[in-house]
Amino acid sequence: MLDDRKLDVLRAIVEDYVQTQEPVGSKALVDRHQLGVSPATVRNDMAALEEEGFIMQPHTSAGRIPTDKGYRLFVDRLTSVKPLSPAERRAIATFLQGAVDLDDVVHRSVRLLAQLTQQVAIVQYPTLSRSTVRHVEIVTLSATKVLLVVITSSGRVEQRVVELTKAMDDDVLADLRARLNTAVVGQHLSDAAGRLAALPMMFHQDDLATVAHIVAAFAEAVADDKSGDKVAFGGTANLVRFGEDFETSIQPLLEALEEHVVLLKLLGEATSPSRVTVRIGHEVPHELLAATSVVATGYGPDAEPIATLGVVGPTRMDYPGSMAAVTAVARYVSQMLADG
Amino acid sequence: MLDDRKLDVLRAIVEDYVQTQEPVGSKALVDRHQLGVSPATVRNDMAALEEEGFIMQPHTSAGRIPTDKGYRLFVDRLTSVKPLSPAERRAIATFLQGAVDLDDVVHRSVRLLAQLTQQVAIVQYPTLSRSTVRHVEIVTLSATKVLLVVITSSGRVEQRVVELTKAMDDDVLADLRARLNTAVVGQHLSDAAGRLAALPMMFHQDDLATVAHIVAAFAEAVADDKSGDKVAFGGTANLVRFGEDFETSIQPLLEALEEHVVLLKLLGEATSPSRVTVRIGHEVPHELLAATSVVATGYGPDAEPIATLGVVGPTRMDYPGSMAAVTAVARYVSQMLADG
DNA sequence: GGTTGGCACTCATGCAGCCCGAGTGCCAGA
DNA sequence: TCTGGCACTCGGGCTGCATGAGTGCCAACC
Repeated sequence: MLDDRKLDVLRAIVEDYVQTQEPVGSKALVDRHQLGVSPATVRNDMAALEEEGFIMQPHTSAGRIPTDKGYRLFVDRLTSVKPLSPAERRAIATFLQGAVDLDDVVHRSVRLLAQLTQQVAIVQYPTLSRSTVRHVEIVTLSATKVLLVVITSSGRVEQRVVELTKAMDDDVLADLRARLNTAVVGQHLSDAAGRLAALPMMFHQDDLATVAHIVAAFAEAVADDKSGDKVAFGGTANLVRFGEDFETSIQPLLEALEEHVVLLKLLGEATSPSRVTVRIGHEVPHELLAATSVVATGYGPDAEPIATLGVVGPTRMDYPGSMAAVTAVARYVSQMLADG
Repeated sequence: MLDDRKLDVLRAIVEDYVQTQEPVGSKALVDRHQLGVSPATVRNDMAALEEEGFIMQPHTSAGRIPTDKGYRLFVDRLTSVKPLSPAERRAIATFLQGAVDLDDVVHRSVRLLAQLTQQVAIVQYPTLSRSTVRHVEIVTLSATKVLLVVITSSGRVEQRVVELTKAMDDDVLADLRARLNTAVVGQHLSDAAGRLAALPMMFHQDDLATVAHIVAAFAEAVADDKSGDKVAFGGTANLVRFGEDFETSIQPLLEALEEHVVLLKLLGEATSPSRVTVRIGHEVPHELLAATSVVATGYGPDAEPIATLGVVGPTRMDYPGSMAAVTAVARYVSQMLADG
């Protein structure tokens, strides 16, 4: 049904359309690619491809543009991921090198991805549930107020102000801090809260309620609900590339970007850093983003995905390039996290 | 030269144009406002206003639109700031109430401002230089690596990974932590580094270099350079209101928003929370944003500004409303910071 | 049977010409 | 100083038309 030449024609159509943003006709195709056949033959192939739903005509007297299904086939048929140029690899390394903390890593990654792909970049912070506790600190703010600080292995810092029902001695707090740390350091945050059930019992009757209160605040801070999942994005200026119909395609995307819940849904589940997920047009889990594609992959130290990063752009985007950039950045970020 | 009626006419033009986005003619003006005179009279006034450069005609057979100078006069003549409705005040209070930490406060403020004003909101994090140290923590990561964590009075947490040239005893580190804290807690971050010059001397010869190294990392983390100034923004979807010429007006703004340096320049120096700064069109310190206005004010506990927040939108914007929203949000945020 | 050249057909795009009406400036009169 | 009237301007929308890119189909060719 679809012989090699038809696939070649589809590939050529996708490449030309991505580059020119204009419907591509049979003549232009044979001019720009060495297909070895005449426009008439290409037309026949095009008719077949259209029959199968891989391409379509915006109007009768125009060239063809790929459908979502066409892009899908194109992406699936990509045999090898286009490697980045040495210059690009070097750019990634130097750009990420100077990062001083997690926030910095995330923001630099966003800018880097946006610049490499010329699209909108999204980077999720390491999920709490897949991180381990590195340190817990209790800082006294006033007689009846303390600040609870949790530092995770991935570099995230969560903090909560806790109002105490009654003042506590400094040495009791010090004791609590020590016990908290021995109980949860090294534990996954999803397990940590459970390990603390017995902790209050170890304290004097008078302090029990207050200790329980602090422990509860800790549990709440590291709770594995989605609200703890943070995301950053950037490169919105690249939306020019989306085309001119601002209201129908750009505004919905800008709105989606500001809804963390939607963003997280767009990124999807964290996959292995070596596998990149591509969602095209209607495959994207959001009704208003039907003209949008998402290229994403997981990242994390030790090839263990703890979060996702990727880019989002028009369905008419450079998939090979985006996939290469996304995987490369994910690899570097993973490495940085592994190094601490 | 400019009698009261002419000012009334200018005010009416600004109000109508902000609302309709279309040049306003003399007839429409007298229809929509009780000016008590005929269109012909208004035309004469308009001619005078145009003579003075407060309004202009986009083309000969069109109505008038305000110039930057016209908006400036309009804003300067605002006698009283329009108070927010009780519903809006309640919305602000409840929206900000549930914030758990500084990040949360900042992001909620951004969303709130964006929603209230229907424009792009910008909130600067409390500047390090104007905050004081609340606590310094040293967390051991490995034998030769520690994590330095600085918690400030405003809730910001700065962290740096420090590679040690030689392993250090836990009790030496504990000693260092204690001495660090007594030396800098309560100090302004801008002064803190200076207080540490003598600190390394207190340690054993062998540890001196390493301690100096850690102290240097501390100094670097709280350094008063602009790189430490963080900003958050949101409400970019409201850019629809900007008009349709994406490339000339929206893209430059999106680019500016992603440049922290530019953003900080837009916000300007933190003013007293009770005074709101309005920059109109060419007054904005950025060549490409000549069709943009910024409404900003400072915030901070104890009426002491430690950072700035505001909105940016088209020169054709609802100044009274924006000014009211900005000041109200700044007041609430200030209060939250004061409460801890 | 697959491929090719030819040909008639479709239709978006751009351009020229036209009308319409909102809005103005000016002037004479109240 | 204000007002009504009037001639004038000019952008925007509409129509009609020519253009050309691109197609589908068919007969001929390899």
